[in-house]
Amino acid sequence: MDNPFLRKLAYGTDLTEGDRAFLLKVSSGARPAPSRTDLISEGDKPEDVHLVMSGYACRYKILPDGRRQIMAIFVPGDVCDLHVQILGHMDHSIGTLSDATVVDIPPAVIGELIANPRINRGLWWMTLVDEGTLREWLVSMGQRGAAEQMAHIFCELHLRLQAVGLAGDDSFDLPGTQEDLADLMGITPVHVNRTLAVLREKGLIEIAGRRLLLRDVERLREVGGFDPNYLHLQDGKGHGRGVGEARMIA
Amino acid sequence: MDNPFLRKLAYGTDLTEGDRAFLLKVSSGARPAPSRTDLISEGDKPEDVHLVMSGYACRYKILPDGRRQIMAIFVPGDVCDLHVQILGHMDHSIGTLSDATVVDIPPAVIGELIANPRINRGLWWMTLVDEGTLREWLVSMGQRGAAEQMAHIFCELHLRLQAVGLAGDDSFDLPGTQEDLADLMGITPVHVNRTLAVLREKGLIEIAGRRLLLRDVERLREVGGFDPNYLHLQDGKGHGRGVGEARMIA
DNA sequence: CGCGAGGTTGATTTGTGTCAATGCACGTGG
DNA sequence: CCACGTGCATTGACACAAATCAACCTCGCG
Repeated sequence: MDNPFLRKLAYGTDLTEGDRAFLLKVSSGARPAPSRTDLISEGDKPEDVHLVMSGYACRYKILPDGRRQIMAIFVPGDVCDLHVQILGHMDHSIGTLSDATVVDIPPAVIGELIANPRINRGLWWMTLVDEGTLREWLVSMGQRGAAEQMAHIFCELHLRLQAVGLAGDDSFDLPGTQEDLADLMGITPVHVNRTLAVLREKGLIEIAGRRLLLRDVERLREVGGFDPNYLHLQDGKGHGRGVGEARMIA
Repeated sequence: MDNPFLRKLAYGTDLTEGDRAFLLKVSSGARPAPSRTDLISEGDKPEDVHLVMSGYACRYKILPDGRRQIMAIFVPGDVCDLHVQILGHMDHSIGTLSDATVVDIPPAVIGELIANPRINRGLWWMTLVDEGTLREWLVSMGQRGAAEQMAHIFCELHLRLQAVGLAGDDSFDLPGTQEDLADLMGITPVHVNRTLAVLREKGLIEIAGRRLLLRDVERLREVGGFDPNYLHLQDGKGHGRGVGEARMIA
């Protein structure tokens, strides 16, 4: 089962064979999206929902003076903007960081997906995890120094990519350039470079082209103060109390 | 109509008289919550949803070494954690910043609320605006200097409080102390103080006790690069395309 | 072969953190 | 009613992390 969408969803819900078949159909027919293109831009009216099937994308905002802040990284299996149809316009953009393939899911299909209680629960879980991730990034930007923050991001990406089978035990492909990393961390490209050097000198990471090697995951987590809690990869299914199965649909 | 919950919801949806009556009933019977107490703590199983009816609260996380990051400010009318029941445990805490009154909404009532399509739409709108706000904060922390960030926050709070009738044309009550502001902005209390002084010297603000006076809202917005876009106070109702009214419920 | 995007490194400046002392208002108890 | 304590705000001197500016390097590719 190499479908990242199915794989990810399965962390948040239990799926039947029928669900799986349906999801496979929905997530088939991905189109290629070249590197550095917008899937949707600030100000646009939200239409289709985007599902990344390969490559990397990101959510970002550009300030009037040209500064860019990346607010989320999307890896294969991630849904970009499930619920924004409620708002009249996008208050940010979503674009690719590498060559990617994406599925454009029309509103009608979204309707079918959330009409299925198990799938709906999974989508909810994904949404809440995205929110938790955003919060954790805020903590990183507010409280952690550059090296800590970088270590934290690397740990997070490692885990998220492993969850969809796209990372080795100790390595994965970096999303984008050092400049992208800079806009993501809220620091300068120059400082990204120096911070990478620090982690390398400490024996925590190594870089071979686009590939990041984690030489010591344990110590990297310590440095970043990384607690995988917020990714909720353990407790997604059924442990939550809540509004009851019948109402969970709504 | 001085019910902040109703007032806020009305920005995101159209309500019937019946809806209003129901919402009034739900949001009645608020209990007092003293300053500096948690409504729910990290690690807890989510139970009731919290609705702030007066005073200020915040979403925050404490790091192992004691640093605190505030990730959201809740003003009257805000719902704190509408959907977390899906997750098994809280990955952050929510606590008051001042004496406040809150309504604890049990899961069953939440179910009734989201069973009503108009109310459901309003709650969705609130959720999406919260997310947008969180993203904007990330931009602030990543890209804006202390003075810009502070100006931005003040503009945001001013608008959000005006929306529920709790701010004057040019003033509102600050949430918490300078230390709270520091944990919110990701800087030191000392630096908060100095930054306040800068804004004061520029003739942009004035402080009288807990009360913040905006001496020049226009220039304050320029300094902060504030664009109220992300609060979606204009385009909440009906402009959004989407999954269709019937499906919007789900 | 030469060009350009991305990466690397150094010198210097600037913003923010740190540490520490002082001030101020308020509430409490003697 | 005053003395004191406590929490918060303010100010100064200094340290440090990150930004800035600028040069140079390296590789893949046309």
